[in-house]
Amino acid sequence: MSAAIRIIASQGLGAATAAIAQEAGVSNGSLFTYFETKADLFNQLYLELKAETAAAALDGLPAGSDIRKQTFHMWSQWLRWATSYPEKRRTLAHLSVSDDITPESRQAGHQTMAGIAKLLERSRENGPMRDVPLGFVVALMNALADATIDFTINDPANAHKHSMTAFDALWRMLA
Amino acid sequence: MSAAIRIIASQGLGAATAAIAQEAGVSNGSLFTYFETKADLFNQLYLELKAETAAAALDGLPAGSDIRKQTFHMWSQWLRWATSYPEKRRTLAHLSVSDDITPESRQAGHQTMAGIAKLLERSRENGPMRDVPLGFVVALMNALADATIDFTINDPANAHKHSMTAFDALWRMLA
Amino acid sequence: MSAAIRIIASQGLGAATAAIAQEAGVSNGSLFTYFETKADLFNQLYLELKAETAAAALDGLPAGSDIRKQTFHMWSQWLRWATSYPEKRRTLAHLSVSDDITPESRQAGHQTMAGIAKLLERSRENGPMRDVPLGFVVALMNALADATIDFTINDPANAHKHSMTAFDALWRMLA
Amino acid sequence: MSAAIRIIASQGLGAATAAIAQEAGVSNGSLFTYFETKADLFNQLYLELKAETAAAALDGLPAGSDIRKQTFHMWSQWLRWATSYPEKRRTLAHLSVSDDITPESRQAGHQTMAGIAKLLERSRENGPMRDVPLGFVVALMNALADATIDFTINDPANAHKHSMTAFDALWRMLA
DNA sequence: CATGAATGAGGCTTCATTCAT
DNA sequence: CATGAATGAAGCCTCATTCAT
Repeated sequence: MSAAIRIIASQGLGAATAAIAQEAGVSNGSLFTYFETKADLFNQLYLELKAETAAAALDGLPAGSDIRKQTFHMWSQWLRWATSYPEKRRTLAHLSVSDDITPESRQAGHQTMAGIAKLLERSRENGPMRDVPLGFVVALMNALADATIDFTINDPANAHKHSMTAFDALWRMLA
Repeated sequence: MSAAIRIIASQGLGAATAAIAQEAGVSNGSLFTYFETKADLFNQLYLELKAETAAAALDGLPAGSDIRKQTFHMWSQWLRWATSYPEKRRTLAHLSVSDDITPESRQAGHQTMAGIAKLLERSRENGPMRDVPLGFVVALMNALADATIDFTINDPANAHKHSMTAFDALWRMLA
Repeated sequence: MSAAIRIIASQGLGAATAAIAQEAGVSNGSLFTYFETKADLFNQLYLELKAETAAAALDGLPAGSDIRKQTFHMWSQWLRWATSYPEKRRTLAHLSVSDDITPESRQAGHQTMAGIAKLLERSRENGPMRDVPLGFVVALMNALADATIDFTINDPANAHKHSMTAFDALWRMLA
Repeated sequence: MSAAIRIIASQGLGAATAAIAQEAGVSNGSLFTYFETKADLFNQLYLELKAETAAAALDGLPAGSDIRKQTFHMWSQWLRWATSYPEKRRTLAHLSVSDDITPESRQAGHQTMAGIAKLLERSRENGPMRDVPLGFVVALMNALADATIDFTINDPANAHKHSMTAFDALWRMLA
């Protein structure tokens, strides 16, 4: 899996399965002992990375703090994770737009973000987006996070500043 | 070109050049009379669609109105275009993440959005994002627009409502 | 024709007919007004170059001189021509090994060298090769000439010396 | 490899890789398991045939005999090999003029003939070509051998006679 | 007679997947 | 369970040749 992350990050989804196997130090045939199909590998990888993203974002959540602090913590963790593991983030970005990811996987991927969604639910509950479908709110936050990460990757020196800027913007949207 | 849009929208960038040629009603070889390379076709298509998006967004801009109205007009037009031509939008989305699009094309694509950027510039000039790099602001708006379009495509009945919801959110971010 | 020489010399027989047409300053289609086929062009070119080689070799032949002087003159002229027009010589070399050259063309090409063969006939008439089939003698001389030209092209500074060396060797063979 | 020899001998270097694979009884894809590229196959084949030629020419060299006898042995063996394996000879002839053969391969091919060059070195050491660059002498001998082989292939009944004739000529050149 | 767009067969190469060892 | 050679379908692109203008 980690071999796949490295290869996909650098070569994209068109990377040969043989290249992934080689990076993993196994024979090309062995890869298919663990994954029925290249698409199967993609789906498993997608779920793993989704889960890791979510776990990272929620890691060490200050349960006692107010909702803004909690959400900001989540936001910061997320961005830190994405910029700390650019290959994972890049690979996940590739996978997210692939036709090989099944609707089931996407569905499961969204489940993974339930914890994050819950934070948003509380964040917006008294704000102007209180009546907007939660899925839409999540999608908008996701989009802001992705854009911020992309921008930060090209200007890592100001990672913290960009993170704050975008979070403030998010909060104005929500609350 | 329009054949390519249809095919790429339905089959993705992995579509065979032969399929595009067939859809266009010409022989596979003929395609290479017009485009040196599959990647060349992608780049030209990317620029065309980028330009069309921008043109649609700025079409009929009410020059005399206040900045919020102008920006809202732009936003509405953009979303209308994207939902009216889902294939173009889908194809542009595919192209935007392709490794075949050269940095030059991306650069040119950004130029295309100069008019939109100018509106944002004025929108945020007295707001909380007044000191944020304009490129970042553009990226955030772009992300919101894309997410809104995606959401709308799955729920077209509420297109207008989603558009307003997202615009209000954008405006809270900016002004 | 001269365009074909330049193109074939630099790109080999695999050169596209379109490239030849372009070099000649005509449209690709026009080429086929003059030559039925690419192979037809090759055959005509082959004959032209063969004829030019022979003509060059026999140009200014000192009819009154003894046979050694005449043969040496022919030899020198041949080598001078080949090194003066390396593209023609290179193209002829390519054509000579092509499967597109018909047996008829080869036959005709040999006819072209009748004058040279006649010189050889007289050169060897009292020598050790007096009973060898003339075709064989011609082939051997041809081989020596080609090898000398190749060697000279890589060391043009000593063109004259190599020419003399090889002619002396030829003469020892023949007379 | 032997399949390639047969196919190239009959169809030239333009032969499809698929044809070679079929002749070898493997799938077209398999060919590329063994050779990265068609050009790679050509280069390996070139080296193999060059080596085989040289080995055949020097096989059973009568080390104790005088230099003329040794050289004649080499010459005879060479011609015997070439006329015994006309396909190999034809293929090598094709390859020798191909642009796909790298300078490295040509260099290596020349190395292969070091043993033959050594014989020539000794053959000419007291003769009229004693001061000629050895590379030139080798080239001339090569040319004579090739021409003799070509002539012999069209008149195999007199193979021995042609071989003797040409060797005598060679010897007059050298010694 | 010139033009150059159109044709479509054919070539080289890649790669996911299989399977005998 | 690991291996890695074998498979063959599929894709991109080239190019000699044709033909309507």
